[in-house]
Amino acid sequence: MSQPMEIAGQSFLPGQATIAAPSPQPQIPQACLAPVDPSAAVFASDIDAQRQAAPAVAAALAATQLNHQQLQQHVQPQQQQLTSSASQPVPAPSGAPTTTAALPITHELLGGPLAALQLGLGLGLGPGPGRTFEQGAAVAVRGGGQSAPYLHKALVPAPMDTLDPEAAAVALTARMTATGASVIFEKALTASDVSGGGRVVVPKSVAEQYFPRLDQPSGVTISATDLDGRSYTFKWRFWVNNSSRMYLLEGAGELHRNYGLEVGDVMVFAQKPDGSLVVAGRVAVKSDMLKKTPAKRPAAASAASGGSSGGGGGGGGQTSRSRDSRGARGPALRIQQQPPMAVPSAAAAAEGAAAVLPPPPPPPVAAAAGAAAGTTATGTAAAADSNPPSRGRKRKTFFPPTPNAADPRFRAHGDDGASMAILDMEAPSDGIFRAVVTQHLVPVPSGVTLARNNRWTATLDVAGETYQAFFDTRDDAVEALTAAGASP
DNA sequence: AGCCATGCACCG
DNA sequence: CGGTGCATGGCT
Repeated sequence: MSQPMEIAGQSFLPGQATIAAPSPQPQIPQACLAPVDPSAAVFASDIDAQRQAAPAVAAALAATQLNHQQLQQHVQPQQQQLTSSASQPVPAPSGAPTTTAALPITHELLGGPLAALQLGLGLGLGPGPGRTFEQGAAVAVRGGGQSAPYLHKALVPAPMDTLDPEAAAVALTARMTATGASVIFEKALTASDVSGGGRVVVPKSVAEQYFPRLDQPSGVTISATDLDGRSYTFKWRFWVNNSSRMYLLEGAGELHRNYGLEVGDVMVFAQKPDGSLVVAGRVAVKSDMLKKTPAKRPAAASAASGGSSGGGGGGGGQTSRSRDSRGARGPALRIQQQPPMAVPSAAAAAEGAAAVLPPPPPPPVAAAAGAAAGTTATGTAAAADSNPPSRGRKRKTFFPPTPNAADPRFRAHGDDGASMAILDMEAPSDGIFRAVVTQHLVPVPSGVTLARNNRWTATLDVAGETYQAFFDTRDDAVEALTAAGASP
């Protein structure tokens, strides 16, 4: 494998790490460059760093074995912009407060050429101070018979108005993923979610799977941040309905305003490895409507409200809470594993205690047992294996699946969430190294560790930049790391 | 049979 | 009178 290979029309020789073909100047309308997102700047610098001092990447490239045709197909169209932007000197952010990361974009992740072109766009809905574009890139290690890494870039300036909702949706997810957050679920806002003064109903299954366990109806306070660094404080609580619970996230009004969310639009919830909650919003897209229309005909029949029922009646007296909250799903996957993260439960139970962090995400490990995914939703996120039906032979997945309505993993759930969709893209064990750029953390040394969700994490340090990829097995992680030139 | 969107009574 | 908790009823 020492012959030159071609990527996006450019030849590469083993050992050469080149990211973008030097070519004519970009045709990016200056207008689009104006509001440069700090994260984009950070990213740009990453590119230079990689380009110059990324032996690991170079090595990876050398071993690359990719589908030229496919790559070209997707990358070519963006080459111009990619090139230009990548080389465009962007001042490194000095005091950028928030954590940012390069967009881990690969053509597979994108819906297609078009989507690829637009992906990376900073999402900015409504009046929100949106950015106009963002740049992203990813170093991916690809394996097959022999793990062969390849360097790929994706960067895409594009006017917001031309960004189609679908691409925007994907872009948003990608951005969240880029920050290390895993999308937990998305909620298509209903009339009451919007009008109810930021009182958003959260599907029970999701609530009990990803949010702090509640012991009292009064709930707890949880904080979150969006991709722009804005922070929010919500009240996480529940109502006793019938003999069950109805979960509410109160105080989302501000977020709705920031993103200009209206009925039908989607509120996205993600969680970072440290358990912190990340939220965002985006306009509705087709796939969101594939399910049910959030709008439901209110039966004119006003509630006969036969019972004044003594108003508040028992009030919260109930406390009917039965810790069985998990019974629903099949067997609580054996999660005994205790990730090296924040401790879960704990006394967070304390009501007003202003608990802040949601418990660590549950380990949506492949439901090998295939417990029929009992209850839809729940089963979903957890059961949906991160890979297509893997037959005995473990199957490495090197590319994240393309979010597509036809794919069950990206489909909204029937009974669980009418118009809600749960994405099973969290921390994909796809073997793709994603940049983890932090402002406060020092580069993490390369290595392989067992991360949450029973996934093996390969951490790669490239010129001070940290990249991580998840694998199903340790061997895969080690293999990838080795292939990238690092030592496990 | 459960879930959830919403109307509405009640509380402050 | 607005916000909040609850109960009802439409919908899987």
